[in-house]
Amino acid sequence: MPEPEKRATLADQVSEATTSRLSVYLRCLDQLAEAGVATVASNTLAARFGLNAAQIRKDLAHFGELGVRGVGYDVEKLRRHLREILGLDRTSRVGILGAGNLGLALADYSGFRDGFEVVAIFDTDPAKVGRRTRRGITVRHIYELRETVAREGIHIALIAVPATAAQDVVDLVVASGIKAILNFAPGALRVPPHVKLKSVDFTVSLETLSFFLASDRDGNQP
Amino acid sequence: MPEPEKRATLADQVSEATTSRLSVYLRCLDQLAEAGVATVASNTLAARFGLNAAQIRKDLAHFGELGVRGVGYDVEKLRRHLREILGLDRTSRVGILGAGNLGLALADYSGFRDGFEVVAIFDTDPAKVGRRTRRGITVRHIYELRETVAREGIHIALIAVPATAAQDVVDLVVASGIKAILNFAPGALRVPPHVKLKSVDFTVSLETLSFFLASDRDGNQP
DNA sequence: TAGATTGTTAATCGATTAACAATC
DNA sequence: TAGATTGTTAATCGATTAACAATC
Repeated sequence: MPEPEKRATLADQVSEATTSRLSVYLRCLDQLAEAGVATVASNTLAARFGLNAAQIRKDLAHFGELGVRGVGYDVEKLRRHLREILGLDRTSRVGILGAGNLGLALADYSGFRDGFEVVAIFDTDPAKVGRRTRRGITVRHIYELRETVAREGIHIALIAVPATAAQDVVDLVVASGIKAILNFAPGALRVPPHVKLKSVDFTVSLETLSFFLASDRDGNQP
Repeated sequence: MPEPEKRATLADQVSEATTSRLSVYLRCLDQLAEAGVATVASNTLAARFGLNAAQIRKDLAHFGELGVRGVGYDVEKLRRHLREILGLDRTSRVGILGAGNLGLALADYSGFRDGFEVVAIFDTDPAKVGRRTRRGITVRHIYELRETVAREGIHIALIAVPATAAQDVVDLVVASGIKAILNFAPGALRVPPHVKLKSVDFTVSLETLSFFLASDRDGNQP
């Protein structure tokens, strides 16, 4: 079947750097709301959280006139806007691939925003299939993936399998119709262009730290 | 006591972007070595792994003349060099803060390179202190942090506590003398300038995915 | 109206990529 | 020597920051 004609979406016009800052802004605003602040200027926000005021204004301006000149941004209104922009006003249903330590940790993770709900977890190990997480989600065999994705309306897959299995699992995830993947396995993965893949590779981050320790230790020019 | 005079280290001259690519290059070279390839040109490496040849050469050139003109890079020699540059020729001893799902997942994680060894895990929950991970590491109370860091020679801390506790825990970690921190908790953390902090905030990544799903769904200009 | 702060345009900065002289 | 490929300089690109006109 032919891909539907791809319209120009907001996501095409907004850089990845901007997008991830939107999440950060929302978290800052949550704190301000908690503290009872009603209105905030980009300057204040920047000073308070170590950001750049011009960047905040530019990032937000992508999405319309969200502030009021001479006044600033209404905290509650901006929070609502950001939640809507980030798609947090609807619940994204999440499936986890891999019921090892990491997969189970993610399934029980309590730090997810409203807007995300873990609804399924998959593995291939017969010893794991059928078990339940602490939250009461039953581990399914990955051969039930396609059907479960359709039935449960899963939007996002979290890849928590060993690096050696990751590409195969991602291929199955893509085949099941999922269009957004967050990968925790180290190494590069290939996905078709209509699928959005983000990777959080902490092994690379760890080796970056190791580099800093090493060059600190030696502390000399090349 | 006064901080020792800070010399200009390699880390000051090399961008973070370059540093994390070094890890990626090493992984690619591991694959080539596995496949029995002895020598590789930047062009070949780039084509094979979807990288840019000029960037590879520039990144590597920071660390001396690692290749041979007209020939390319000796795979084994470059691997050794990269391991040394990244500090993977010595073992970095790792302590984990937080013995919840994520902390235990990290403690049992099998994907760490040689060069990293998890030697301790800490929590404040009396119900957790004294238990052992599958790998046999005993969970210690965080009030033993300082002493354990000194005794075990811990170089790197992984923060796997809830966001609300993260800043307090990081302060203790810094006070214990650790200079490299990898943070898994969402939100910004403050550390003194001599400490290197990296954060892998998967909640921001997840919200970025949510944004793409949302703008895909709507698919219209602002 | 005067003061404040936005949205936006222009200037700066840094990182990526291309080009090429050096050299194996 | 001729061909290949590096290390490095120059050109391009994009992102960040500064400046300011619009406007509340």
